[in-house]
Amino acid sequence: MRDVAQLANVSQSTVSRVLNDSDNPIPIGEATRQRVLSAVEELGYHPNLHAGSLRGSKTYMIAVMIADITNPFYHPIVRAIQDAAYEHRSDVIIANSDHAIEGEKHFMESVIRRPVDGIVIVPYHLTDDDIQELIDRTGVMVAAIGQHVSHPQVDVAFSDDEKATRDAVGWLHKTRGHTRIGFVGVAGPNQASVRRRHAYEEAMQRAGLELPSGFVQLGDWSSDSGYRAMQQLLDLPTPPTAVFASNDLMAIGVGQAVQQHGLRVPDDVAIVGFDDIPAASWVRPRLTTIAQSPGDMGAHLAKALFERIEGEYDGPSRRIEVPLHFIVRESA
Amino acid sequence: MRDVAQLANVSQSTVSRVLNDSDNPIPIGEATRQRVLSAVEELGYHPNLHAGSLRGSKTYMIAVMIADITNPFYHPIVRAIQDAAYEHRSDVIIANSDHAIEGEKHFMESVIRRPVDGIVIVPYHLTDDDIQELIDRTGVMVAAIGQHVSHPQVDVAFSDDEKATRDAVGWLHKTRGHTRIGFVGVAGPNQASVRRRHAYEEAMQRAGLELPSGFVQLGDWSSDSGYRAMQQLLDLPTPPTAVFASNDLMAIGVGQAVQQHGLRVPDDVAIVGFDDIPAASWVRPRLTTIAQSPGDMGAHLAKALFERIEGEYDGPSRRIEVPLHFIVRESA
DNA sequence: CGAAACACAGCATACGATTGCATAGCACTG
DNA sequence: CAGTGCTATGCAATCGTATGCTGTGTTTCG
Repeated sequence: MRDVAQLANVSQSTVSRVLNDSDNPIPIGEATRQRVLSAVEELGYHPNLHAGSLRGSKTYMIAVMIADITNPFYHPIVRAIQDAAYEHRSDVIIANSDHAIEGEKHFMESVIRRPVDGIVIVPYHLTDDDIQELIDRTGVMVAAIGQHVSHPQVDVAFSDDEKATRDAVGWLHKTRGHTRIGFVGVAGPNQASVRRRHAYEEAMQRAGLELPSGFVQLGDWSSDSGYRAMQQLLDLPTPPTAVFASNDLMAIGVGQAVQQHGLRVPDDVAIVGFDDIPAASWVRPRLTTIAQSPGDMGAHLAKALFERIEGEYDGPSRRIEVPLHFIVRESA
Repeated sequence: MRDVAQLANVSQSTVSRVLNDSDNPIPIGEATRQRVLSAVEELGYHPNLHAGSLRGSKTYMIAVMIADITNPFYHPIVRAIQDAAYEHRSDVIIANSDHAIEGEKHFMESVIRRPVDGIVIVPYHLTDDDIQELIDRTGVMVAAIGQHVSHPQVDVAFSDDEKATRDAVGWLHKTRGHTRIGFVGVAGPNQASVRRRHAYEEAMQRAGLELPSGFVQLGDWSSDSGYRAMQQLLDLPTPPTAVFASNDLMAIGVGQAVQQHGLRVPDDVAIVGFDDIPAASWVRPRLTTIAQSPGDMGAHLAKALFERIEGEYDGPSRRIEVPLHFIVRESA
């Protein structure tokens, strides 16, 4: 910038003012502006964003915390955020928590060390208090995915996965006539898995169905873990005739295990998943599942986040409910 | 940091020196060190990385440019890089180029504006000259995936996809007896797709097979485009009995189209893909494909990159060939 | 015993930008 | 012609950290 100033025969502050002309209380002569601009052009000057960040303006960076970039459910979310960030000339840092509290804490520390304009998180363990601490220490804007987040300054996108789970389990019973319905969920105290498990148990109870021991198996959201969970279920003296899996990845693993055992889907075992990732309609039989709209969530959240960052909105938390759709295909 | 200094009754520079004790030419008294450390603890101080970056030390950020985070092929790469970055206490910026030259250029500008320690790129259009310019202007360390990159200071991971393609097409002919073999590739002048197409044509020629017009269809790496490409092929007066697709996503689309037409894989149409993404063994029939090891590529490249960043290696380009494996499943 | 060597710690500056304040030129007014 | 109000520009401080250099007090050694 100094070089540009010298070449254009002006002071460095003038160059700065020409470059961010948008919100400038001080006018600049047209001739000077042109001189500066062509000097910038000639030198191929690009401002150093780190310096600007230091000085206190925006950082033009947002950070995203998801569980695992390998899980297809997050791709539309991430992509939507990246696209919005691109519009706002910002870069996106992506971190994986691996569903672990250590991972989520580590992300928090990253954000403290490296200030960013905003973050989008998909927390499984972080509490409102943690978020509060983060905001206090950094002033960062926060948007989150997950029903359980209810911080007054955090915009949230969520869906009613409990109801959807209950409905799906109920549908397996009422419409498809299943009475022995198993559940493949996820271990640990994280919110989403606990919620879906409760919903399953509630639905079973409402339907007046028994819940034999061993009908609830826990994995870790991966297809492999779904495969193993289904093996457990099939080893039972009287295995279930239908299985609800907490996400599509595990549902796919369930399907693999069923076919591996020489059984047929949905005749011997019906399967319902959750998410509707692309692979849900690639597998055969295609997966009956509860479709989320992660792309919409990401887009809404990114929009809300940037509104706060740009100072266009400063009010209380906005909660955006994204509807869920039950999609009946061939697996149940 | 000033606060810490005040609390510990030392100067700010002393605090700085205590914090990066590793490479310090100046010794610090043990008592002072402890005092500083406990002050840091008490105040919960975390250094501001932007300031450090400005001052000229490392930025602790690396940037990754891939085509599309939505494409499963990149996930193991990204994940491996993220894991390595985590080890080195660095954050990872991820940008999508969408296979477009504008996207790749835009990424270059991002890196100029926001200095990072290193970048990993999967370029389809960027030339060695572009990379040279980037290095000249920023001094950033570069690692790349792709056979066609041959810059003297850039570590490269690549595989011999031409040979693998030729072998696979040859195998369809010799071992499976196909004579009408179609090809689903990708439009545009980007390196990978051109290479695979040439390899296909060469293999057909070597095998003495005809190459009827229309046997080469072009998509955009997505499964939808593979679906459409296959529709074109099936509309031909005498459609191919086997199809080689440039990646698994398109191969899956091809399979969908075949089944949609009431035909059977592999009896009516055999399919070979490229990549071996997880979904390749989820679809039925499971995909015969050429397995890349993107996780290995990412890990190798990240290791090489951080060696350069940490100054442990300063020599010429290292070219790491990652072997390809032909995996025969049921689709061909 | 005097001087050199050493172990510590602080001062001041630089990194590359933004921005409040001062100032110079100039036209206009009374 | 002095005073006033603009417009257009420069000066200098600042953000948080790293580091070369300087300045002490204490050893070590010839």
